[in-house]
Amino acid sequence: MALPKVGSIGEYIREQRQQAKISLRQLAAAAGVSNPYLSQIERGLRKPSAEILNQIAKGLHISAQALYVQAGLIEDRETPSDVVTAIRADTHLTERQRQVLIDIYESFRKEKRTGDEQTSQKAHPRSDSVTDDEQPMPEEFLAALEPYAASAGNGTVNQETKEG
Amino acid sequence: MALPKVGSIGEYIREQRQQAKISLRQLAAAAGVSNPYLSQIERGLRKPSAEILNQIAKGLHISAQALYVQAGLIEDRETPSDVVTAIRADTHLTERQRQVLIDIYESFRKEKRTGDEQTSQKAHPRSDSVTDDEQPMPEEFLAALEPYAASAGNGTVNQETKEG
DNA sequence: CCAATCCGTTTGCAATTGCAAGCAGGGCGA
DNA sequence: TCGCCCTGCTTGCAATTGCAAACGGATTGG
Repeated sequence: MALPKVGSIGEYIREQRQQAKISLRQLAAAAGVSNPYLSQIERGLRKPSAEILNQIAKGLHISAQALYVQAGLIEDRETPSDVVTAIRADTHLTERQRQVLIDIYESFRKEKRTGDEQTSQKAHPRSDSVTDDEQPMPEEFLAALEPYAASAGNGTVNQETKEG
Repeated sequence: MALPKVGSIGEYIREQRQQAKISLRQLAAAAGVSNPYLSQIERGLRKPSAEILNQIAKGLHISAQALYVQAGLIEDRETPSDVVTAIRADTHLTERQRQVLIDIYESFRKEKRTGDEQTSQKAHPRSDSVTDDEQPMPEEFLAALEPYAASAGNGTVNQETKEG
């Protein structure tokens, strides 16, 4: 099913190329692909592989992501700044870990809405009169966590955000 | 040319699949590709197109970007997906919730490192000796979680957080 | 003991990618 | 008029993708 969808990516490439005011052959050379092939790509007759797309992106000096989104290879909502997306995109986590994190996150989100949809409410369950309706986050929660977190309830959030 | 890392994309897919505890055929079906082809991809005998990669990402419930980065098709600088940053930026969470999420996340990261050396850059021969039971993770963990998570540890993680 | 099923892999084959070579035509100088 | 260099496009052809079918090996069970 090589379909019209592919056409849009070609149009996009052609637009970008013309906007950069370079010829088809120039871009082909810069991207390291043959000119006829690039011609066919731009007209939607061929469906370039990811590698070719990457090279073209480099030749155009644009983000590869922009091309992938245009090609429909990345959901545009995969753009970062979303917790769930960030978790999904983290290559260091296992599937299970991802699932747990997402579940916890979503439960947090739901938690605020349970009861009433009081907006602009600080939504701090941490009053002292809560008994069973709102769990006070968690001694037991963190207790169960401790075997996993070196410094779970420990104020310090750990500063090791990067590693070599 | 360029990146010899392309071979690692197969390893990465296989790792993710095994961590998700699904068979090759299951993933193949979920991703909509044939099982033999997936087998060859995982062993680095074939270089899948972007479209196939995208489908596999969906089948694995991971971000397509994560795969592209692994495949060397996107510079990792292009993916600012930082879980901690995303959590901190989420205005819907309480301070406490943020703290818990971050702690859990970092405990996961630490956990991973305690036995395995970060990204599988090296060819790890028969690392099966580690017996993927890895960590106790589950029951007590999720049990403590249940008051908060509506559907945290329901045996099936069949959560349809589909984003398409 | 053999059938049923699962697992991952190997084997041919149709369809596609991607390229080298050649084609049509526009502008410019001699 | 020709030649020259540029533009993009069409045409075969080798190499590759991606799949259906079949294969060897563990389990399981009737």
